[in-house]
Amino acid sequence: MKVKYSLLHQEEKTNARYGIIETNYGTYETPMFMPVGTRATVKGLTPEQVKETKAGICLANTYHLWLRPGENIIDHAGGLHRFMNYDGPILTDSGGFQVFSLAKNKKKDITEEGVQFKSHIDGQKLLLTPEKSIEIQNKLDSDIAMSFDECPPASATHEYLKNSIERTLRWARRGKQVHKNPNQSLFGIVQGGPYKDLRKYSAIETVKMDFDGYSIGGVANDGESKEDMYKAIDYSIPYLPKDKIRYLMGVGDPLDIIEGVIRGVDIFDCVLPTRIARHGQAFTRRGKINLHNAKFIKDLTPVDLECDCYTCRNYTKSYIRHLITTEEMLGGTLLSIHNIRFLIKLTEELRESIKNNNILEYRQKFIEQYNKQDA
RNA sequence: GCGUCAUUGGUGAAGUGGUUAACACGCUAGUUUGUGGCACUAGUAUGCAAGAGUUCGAUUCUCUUAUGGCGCC
Repeated sequence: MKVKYSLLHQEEKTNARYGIIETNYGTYETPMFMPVGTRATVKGLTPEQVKETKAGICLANTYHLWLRPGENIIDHAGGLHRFMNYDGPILTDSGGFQVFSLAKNKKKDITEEGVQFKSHIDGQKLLLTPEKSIEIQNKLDSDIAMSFDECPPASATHEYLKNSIERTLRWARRGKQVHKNPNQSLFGIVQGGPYKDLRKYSAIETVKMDFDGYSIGGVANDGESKEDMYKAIDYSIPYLPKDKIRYLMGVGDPLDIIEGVIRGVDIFDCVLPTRIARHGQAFTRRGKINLHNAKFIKDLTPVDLECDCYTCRNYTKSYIRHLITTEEMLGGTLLSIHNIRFLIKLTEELRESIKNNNILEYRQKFIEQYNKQDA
């Protein structure tokens, strides 16, 4: 079946909303945060550990799995869920973002047909088209597939973006035409940078195609300001249907998640919690901390006193600092568990604040505490 | 006891009679937003064993002392 979103409560003073999303692998409350498992694994975590963070949907990536091991191998295994032993819902990104992120310093050729660029693995020339992306995602058998879009850099001009979103709309149409998997939903992506007219146009035209859900893309890219990100959301949301899920792509800074929820976003994904974990950093109620710091060497308290995750229930900063400085694998795992749980717990609390119609007060309290740092 | 070679930061070390003593590791701090996992950025010896001398100027030359390696009695 396709995913189904039900709006259960609209917060009184903001656009924030509480709802549920029904999937082939269970029903989950929104707003929610989705951990990223690009190469069919949330780096460093077993599926059981992912589940224990109370994560619902988990991401995987079309581009990466296309190159290795190849969609046919995953098809042969019976689809992504069986392949990676994850029995929760899976969303696959289309590869559109990789065209942007992997080709930063390399040649890429964006044409009407698709994008031609070189493999980051062996340099061979590759052509990814909207049809190809959807076909791969069909075979991966994820629960939600994403349209193949162009994700332009933050520095893109209004003129460039205008042409880019026109092409992305044509790509979306082409992808939708070849999408055949009845058990898989397909989401459209709104682009347009921080520009009101472009976001409006992109949103209206994308919605006309009647996707199963809508995402706001092209945010949080290389040095984009927070103001521009919030504009991108504010200018897109009014044109998205209330009965469909809204997905803000690539956002995972705690403060940005709060701002996104207040503006009407339902789901988020981000590599931040797992990436910073591997580099020794952790989100806490008192701001982000770096476990490399010498001040933690004898600290026998948990990473975050107010956290209920496996890591915080069982380990001290002193021990995790030791694991991080000695580059032991377990360090990255324990911090990833914590950071993912931190964001998921944040969304749990946001859901409560929506139901209580006091999300603005919640935001104020959170920010006050988050900015205290050190304590 | 005699001879000989050494002694540079937390570590391994490069180097020169003349502005800021290379590099690496470590350490310290920071960055990371639809992941090219284990990366990147910045800082980190007011001093070259100690003392004296030569010199306009010495970590670099000379002497003494200390410590260590090797060889000989």
